[in-house]
Amino acid sequence: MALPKAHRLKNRQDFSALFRKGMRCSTPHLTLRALRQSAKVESGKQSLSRLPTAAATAAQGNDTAIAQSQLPSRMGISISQKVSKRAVVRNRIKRQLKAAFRQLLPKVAPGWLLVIVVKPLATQCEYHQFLQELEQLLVEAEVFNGYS
RNA sequence: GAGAGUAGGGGUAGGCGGUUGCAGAGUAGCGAAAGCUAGUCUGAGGAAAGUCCGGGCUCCCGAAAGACCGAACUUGCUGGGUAACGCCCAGUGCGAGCGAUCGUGAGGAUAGUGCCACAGAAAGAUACCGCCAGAAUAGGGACUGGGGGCUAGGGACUGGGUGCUAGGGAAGAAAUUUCCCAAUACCCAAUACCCAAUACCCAAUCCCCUAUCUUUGGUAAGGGUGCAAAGGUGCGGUAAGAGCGCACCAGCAACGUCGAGAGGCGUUGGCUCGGUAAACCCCGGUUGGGAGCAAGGUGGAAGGAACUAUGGUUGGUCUUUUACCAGUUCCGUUAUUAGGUACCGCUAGAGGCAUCUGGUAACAGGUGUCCCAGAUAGAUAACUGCCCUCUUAGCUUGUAUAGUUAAGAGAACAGAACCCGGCUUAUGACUUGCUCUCUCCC
RNA sequence: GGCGGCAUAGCCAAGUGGUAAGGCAGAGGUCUGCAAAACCUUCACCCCCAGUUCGAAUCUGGGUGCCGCCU
Repeated sequence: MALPKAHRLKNRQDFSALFRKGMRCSTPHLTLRALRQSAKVESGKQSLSRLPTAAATAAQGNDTAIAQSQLPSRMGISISQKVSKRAVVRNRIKRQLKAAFRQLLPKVAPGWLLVIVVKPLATQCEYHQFLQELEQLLVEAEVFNGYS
C-alpha cells in the first residue's frame, strides 16, 4: 500500500460506523463516505489504545481537543467482486486510488474517516480521472483544510 | 519463397536511469525507552490460477502397528525414476494418420448377477420364413390283372347349350334372397390329335414324380431386424447343410525359441459360446481415520462467574488493640472465553545456479558457489528521460533491402497468503521441428 | 485462504442409460352476447467441451457460473 500505516483505515468497527453514520457523496465512478471523529465518545471508549499514535490519549485526559487534532485522517477502499472478477483489475484500482489520495494528503484536514466505494464502471478509468474525481469529492465533502 | 496447421522449447511486464512513495532485513547517529534521521540490500509467476492428486507440518479420535477379516481408495500393460503420487522416462500391444507424429481409463465377460429400449423367431441358444428327408393324404406316370370285345368305330380335345349343387365374388340389415363366375354330369357340332386287340375305364402294386393351413425329424447356408445374430472369404462336400474337409486370414491353447518383462516369431492342435466392468462385482495393488496454518500455540488486556483461607476496603459489636460478624468486588486468587488484538507458526528448502561423472532417458551422485518476497483492509504504485524492438505513414536510392523523419505500442493469461512435487486449465510475441496448399527455378 | 453444494421451458421443479413427467405464466383455439372458469394445442442447445457406450439429462474427466459454511 502506497500509504503510511497511520493513514489506513483497518478496523471493522470504523467501517461499520462509517456506513451507518457517515455522509455520502458520489461521482459516476466513485462514492465517498466521510465521518468526522467526534471528541468525547471516541476518546473515552474506542480509541483507548488501538493505534500506536492514539496511545498518547491515556496520558492527556485533561485536554481532549489537542488529542483529537493530532488524530490523522484515515482512508479505506471498498471494491466488490462485481466490479471485476479478476483480482488484478481490482488491486490495480486500489493502488491507483491510494496513490491519488497520497497526492492529495497534504490538503486533507485531520480527524476524518473516509471510505471510497468503487462502482463497476470504474474499470475503464485512467489514473488522472481518479485523481480529478477524488479531488472533486473531497471538496464536496468539505474535508479539505482550506475551508475555514 | 508465401500462407495455413500442428507439436514442443527456453525466456518474458524489454534495458539503463530520475522524482515522490510502500513492505522487510541489516548498518550508522540521536534517545532512558518508544521511536526519529541518514544511507544500503531485497521485494510476485509459469502458470502465483483451478484446488484435481501426492507429501511435509499441526490438532482431534483410535490403537500400540504382527496376522486374519472387514472397510475405504477407485489405483490396474511391462521395466525403471521419485520422499511419494493418479506424476515422469523408456518400451510393448492396440487405434488414428499419406506422413512427420499423435492418442491410449490397456486385468477378468467359461467366478457369478444384471442390462442390451424399438425392431426381430431369438439379445446367450431359439427356430418365423426357408432348405432337406421320412410318414399320411391327394393327383399323375409306369407295370400287372380285368372290362372294353367280337363290333368298326372308339377315345381324347375344342366350341355351344341345358341343369343343379359344393365353392368363389358382388348387392343387401338379414334370409331358404337376387345377380355373376363355375369343377363334375348330360346333349349337340366340327376336327388338324391317339388307337387295332390298341386307345379308354376299373382295381391292385407302392416303383417313380408332384402337391399339402398335415405330421415327425435334420439343418443353421440364405431372408428380414438391429450397434451387435454365434469365427470371415473361397473351393470341395452333403438329402439339405454345417470347420464336415482344405487354403488364406482372425482368435484360443500347448510346445519350442528370443527378450529382464509386457510381449515377438515359429510349429502343432481341437475348431473356438455376442457386447457392456467410466453396471454391480471378482482378482491384484495401496492405506490407521478425520480436519485443515482461519491448523495450532504463547502473552497481555477486558468481560462475566466462583472464592473469602489470607490481605485490602466499608459498616457494626467492643473502653482500645487484637478478635468476631455482615457487606462489597475496587485490588487479589482460581478456573474459563462468544468476539477483537499482538507475537510465534513464517520461510535455508526433497533450495537455486555452474560444472563433472553414471544412465538411452526420467533421474541420481560429487564439487564449487549463492541466500533469493513474507504482506495481514493485505506491500511492487504514480509521473517521467534515454536506448532498443515492432507496426503504420512519408522521403532518399534503379528494385528487394537499407537509411532517415513523424506517430503509436512494448502487449496475452494473470497477483504470493504455511511450504514443496506434479497434473489440469488460460495465454501475446520470439524461436525450433514437421505436415499440407499455392507459386517460381533446376 | 480453506471446505462443501447446485445448474433441466420465462418461474417452480420430477426424472432407473432407451420418445424429458407435472404445475404456474405466455401464445393460439373451443365455449360465451362479452368475460371468468373449464377443455384442447403450443413453448427445451437438459450450463459448456471432450470421452465411455449401439445410444448419455443421467456415467467419467476438464471448464464456466451461482450459492453456502469456517475467522
